[in-house]
Amino acid sequence: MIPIKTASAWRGTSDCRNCGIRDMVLFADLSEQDFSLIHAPIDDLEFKPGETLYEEGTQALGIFTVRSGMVKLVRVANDGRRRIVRVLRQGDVAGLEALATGRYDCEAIALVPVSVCRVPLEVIRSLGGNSQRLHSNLMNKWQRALKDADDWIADLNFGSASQRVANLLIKMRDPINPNLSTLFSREDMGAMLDLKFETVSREISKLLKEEVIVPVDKLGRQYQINKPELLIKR
Amino acid sequence: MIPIKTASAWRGTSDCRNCGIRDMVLFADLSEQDFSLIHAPIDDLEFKPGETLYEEGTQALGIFTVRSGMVKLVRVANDGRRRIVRVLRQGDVAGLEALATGRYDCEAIALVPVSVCRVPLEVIRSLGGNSQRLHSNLMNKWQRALKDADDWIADLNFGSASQRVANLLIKMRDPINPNLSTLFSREDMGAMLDLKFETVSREISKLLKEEVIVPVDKLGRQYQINKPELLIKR
DNA sequence: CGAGCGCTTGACCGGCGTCAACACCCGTGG
DNA sequence: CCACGGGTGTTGACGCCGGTCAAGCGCTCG
Repeated sequence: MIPIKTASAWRGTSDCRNCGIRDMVLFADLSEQDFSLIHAPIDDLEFKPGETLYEEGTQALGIFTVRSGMVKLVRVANDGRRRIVRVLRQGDVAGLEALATGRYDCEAIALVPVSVCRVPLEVIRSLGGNSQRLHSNLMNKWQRALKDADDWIADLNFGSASQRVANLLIKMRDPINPNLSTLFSREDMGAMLDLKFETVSREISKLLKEEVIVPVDKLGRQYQINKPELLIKR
Repeated sequence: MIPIKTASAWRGTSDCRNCGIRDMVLFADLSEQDFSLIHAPIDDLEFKPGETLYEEGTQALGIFTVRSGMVKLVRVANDGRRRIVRVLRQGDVAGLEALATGRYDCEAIALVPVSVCRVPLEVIRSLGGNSQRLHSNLMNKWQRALKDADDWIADLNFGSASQRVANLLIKMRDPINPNLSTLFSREDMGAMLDLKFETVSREISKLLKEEVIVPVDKLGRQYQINKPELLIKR
């Protein structure tokens, strides 16, 4: 197991009452009375691209809320193939399954610089049975995770290579500026779409040639969507 | 909307205390006190193959526990393609998402004769905040649903046609007699594996020719697995 | 400036999709 | 009882999409 340098990643203990994205996290609309039941520290952590938040099958320390950045969830199939089953963004929760089993069902790796807060399992467990609000927030997070998983199958793993790449571009649009879309290494995109990285590269090139998208950086990670109607049509 | 003939499907009101599969359902290990909080009727329902349990986006009446049979969850993508995102079997729960949103995220259709019980949302909602046991049973059901969804991506939507068909055969093994496996129409299998039905048919034929599997019925729906090691190897 | 990595592009080939013909099962009606 | 027809499954021929292998480009960093 790769040791996670907690010391370097740790940024302090969260003050959840004053969280910048509190309206989208688990602790949205908790009362002062609810907060008084929290007896374990909630840590702020940062991870660099490629660093592992947690590994499949390991004992869980807590569940993670993504404050900024993106995290890939990687599943290793029985025959050793690695597959990216989902990408988490701001407000998404990683490791919910640990609430039920105490272990993580897949591996979580930062795709870009990531900042998260980690809530210990005991906190959720003791609050979950007592706070009606947290209970229903949890239901919402589960529902969103499951819907994302199903969306992923329905949208990104169906149809031709050009359809898949187009749908990934649509899925990865910036929520604030929807004609910006952030992509990943061609290798990662291949693991998301079940395509070889050369095929992904070819499809991107095709879209560039047709000026459907325009590169923003020189790394091939961010694109402006010029003709969204041509993306949906494929 | 296709009207569901509730009259013909309804088999009575459940007596959950004496449920035959109670050890695997939501109400496992509830106390008498918990049961006393249930004030709405829990219905037993049956569906014939092809009948719809509920449709995507409709107002939810309750969540369904599969008592016997199999149910496919179908997702319609934005461009109209239909994709089977999962298959539910005994003990699985359908429509959990309604707890969070009040609506169903996908369509549920019986693949074979199905018997389910339907628990009204109010029952879960009022119990969920009060019964520690139901709360944790719910977490388990969510976790299982999400894991199944991720498994589906990782196992059935990755690799060559023969790998996909082999993995479906493995996934659909009978829990009691693991060298029996139940399949579906070639069309449905195609929608599960993202293959055309002719390709599915060819792969099945190949396995029959190599005597890896042996047909049990004449309809091509049930097979005996003769050489499981050759399924895993592909 | 060179090493190294990731991305692009080309050439080639095999697997899967497409189209079509045919076999099989089962209902209905003569 | 068989004839017929529709639905589903199988099989073949062929072409194209995407995988494979390889060469070359461009960026970054030592």
